[in-house]
Amino acid sequence: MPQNKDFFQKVYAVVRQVPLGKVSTYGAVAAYLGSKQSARMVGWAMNLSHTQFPPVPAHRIVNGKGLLTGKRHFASPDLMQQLLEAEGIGVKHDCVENFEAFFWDPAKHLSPVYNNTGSMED
DNA sequence: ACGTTGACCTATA
DNA sequence: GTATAGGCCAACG
Repeated sequence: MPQNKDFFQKVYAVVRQVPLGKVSTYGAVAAYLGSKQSARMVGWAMNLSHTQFPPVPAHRIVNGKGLLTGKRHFASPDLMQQLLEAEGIGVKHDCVENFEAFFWDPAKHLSPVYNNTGSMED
């Protein structure tokens, strides 16, 4: 099975499953998909997220330190923080306050292994 | 087509 | 604690 392409789709899927008012990390999603070392690919997926549809809430994805590293890739550098604050997440100096409290781990809330929710392959 | 870059993370020195 | 290295793989120049 072509995991390479599914990886991106899975990333988008997981990110979309992130509850509102919560945040996740690249490593968490990557690890959830089975390869925490592919965290960079998650970032790449986010980079292309603007080309994907439906849109991916990339603003809920921050780095392992809760830092809004990707804010500069949004339409506006402050857009990411704005969205997070709009969801009730305190952001200061591009850092998520109480990040661990808002941290949403897919491996803890979603299935141990991402079963294609739609089973579209079959 | 090859080389570099990239919204990262972990480990070692 | 900071600095450097390694790893993943797709997109861009």
